Amino acid sequence: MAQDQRVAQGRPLVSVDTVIFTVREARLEALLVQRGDGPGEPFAGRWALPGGFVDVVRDADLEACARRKLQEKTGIEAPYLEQLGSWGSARRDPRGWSTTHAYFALLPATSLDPIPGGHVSDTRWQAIDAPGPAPALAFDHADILGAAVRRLRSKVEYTSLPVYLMAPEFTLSELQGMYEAILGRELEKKAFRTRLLSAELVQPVPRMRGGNNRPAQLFRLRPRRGLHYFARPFGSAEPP
Amino acid sequence: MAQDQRVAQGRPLVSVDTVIFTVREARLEALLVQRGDGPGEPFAGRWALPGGFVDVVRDADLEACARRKLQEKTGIEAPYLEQLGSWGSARRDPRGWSTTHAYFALLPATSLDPIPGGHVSDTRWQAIDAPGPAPALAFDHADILGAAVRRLRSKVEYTSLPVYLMAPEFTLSELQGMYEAILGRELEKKAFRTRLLSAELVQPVPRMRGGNNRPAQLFRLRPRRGLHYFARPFGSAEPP
DNA sequence: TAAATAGTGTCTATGAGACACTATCAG
DNA sequence: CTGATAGTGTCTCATAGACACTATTTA
Repeated sequence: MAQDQRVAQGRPLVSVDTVIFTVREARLEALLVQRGDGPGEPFAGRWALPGGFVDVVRDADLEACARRKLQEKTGIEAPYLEQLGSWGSARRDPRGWSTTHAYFALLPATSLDPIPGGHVSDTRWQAIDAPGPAPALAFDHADILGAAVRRLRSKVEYTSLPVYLMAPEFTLSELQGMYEAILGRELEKKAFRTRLLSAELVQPVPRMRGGNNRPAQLFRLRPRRGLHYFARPFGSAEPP
Repeated sequence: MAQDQRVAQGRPLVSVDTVIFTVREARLEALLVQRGDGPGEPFAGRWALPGGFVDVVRDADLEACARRKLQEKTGIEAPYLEQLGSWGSARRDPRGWSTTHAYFALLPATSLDPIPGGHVSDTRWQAIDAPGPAPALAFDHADILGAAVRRLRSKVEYTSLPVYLMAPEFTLSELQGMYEAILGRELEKKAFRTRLLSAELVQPVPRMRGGNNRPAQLFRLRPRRGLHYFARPFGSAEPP
């Protein structure tokens, strides 16, 4: 009967994919993995977002599944993980009607291991907005990555998201640089500092960052502060 | 049923649920349906969000599935439909590991049929923030409904979303009343009008709304205007 | 006339943007 | 000293909020 059809044979495939962002050397990058070429594996050799099928035995829920895959790929806990959305259609996977639950995570570059990327590996950090052709991604992962970049940039316009990409201690100039790297444009120094400080998101630590110039005050995140929403977006830019 | 589970190769169940909002008599309401009591049907008799399993034959993609269910329940096209998020865990459905893709839709009350609700029916409009006990919803639908209400209120703070709840022609006072009904607080008239008019979202039509007082200018949505994002949120309220 | 709602004038407070200015280090 | 980056003072502009005021209808 129709019920059996739905419950037994007609179930779509269910996977979770995560867009993992970091910023290295002022470039926004996302982690990609290269697909293997096992039997029946579509898009063999193509680059894709890290992810895979939900394991109904190991995964208690979708977010646990995302965290498990994140742990497997990077070996660390993400300081920021949010659900991005879900994609599902009859045609996105040649194996059949398929759904994926997409998450996006932010990792400070300083927390990364002997960074995968340069040498022989099945993972790489792909620069967003890199000049030259971007690799053709498997499935609809280019759509998902695009949506993640739009969501990230949109939220960076009016939230404190970039603090999750910073090392534990940082200067305000470094934080401003993080915003600028993600947004791809410069921000005005005074306005930036006034906003950040009045948000009471960060607190000074009794240390300075030295260099060949005036030392800068180091800050850290205030404990138990969640994501902060500024009353107005930065500069002049269109929301999503 | 245990047999079915094995045939399903460990794939989770996949459904789509939609939170359908309208505002009637200055009250924000969501459509609920009462679950039947067929064999193996969990939560028989409980109220739930309209939705159901993805039909891998009929539904091209998730949004098409949401639109199909919306059509079945209300008989009309929603002027606004957006994805809310997805929920999935081993325990949300007694039949097994289950996922749902939640959408939220806005319908003008004026577009509704001989409204389901008062008489004997398996559907009803449930007022949000109604005094007295809210009905216990099936599955995790109370969570989903709560998330939808938060998302709606959050976006209403800084977007033109409520225009999708208006009849084709409306006055600015009526639109302000729509904002106030959703947000549950009053807005300042002058600021509201200045914002709306400078957004160039609406345009006057050569008609007035009469009454026992000064007639009000009627407006309609300007064609091809999408959702508008205001630079600042209304009044004093915390974003999500 | 009064009651009611539509719509405006105008002042104040806030905070972003611009940008020049000062401060503090290495060499 | 210079060069470089950190950090501030201060002016202008846009717009939200407050709120009193005027405008136009019916009864």
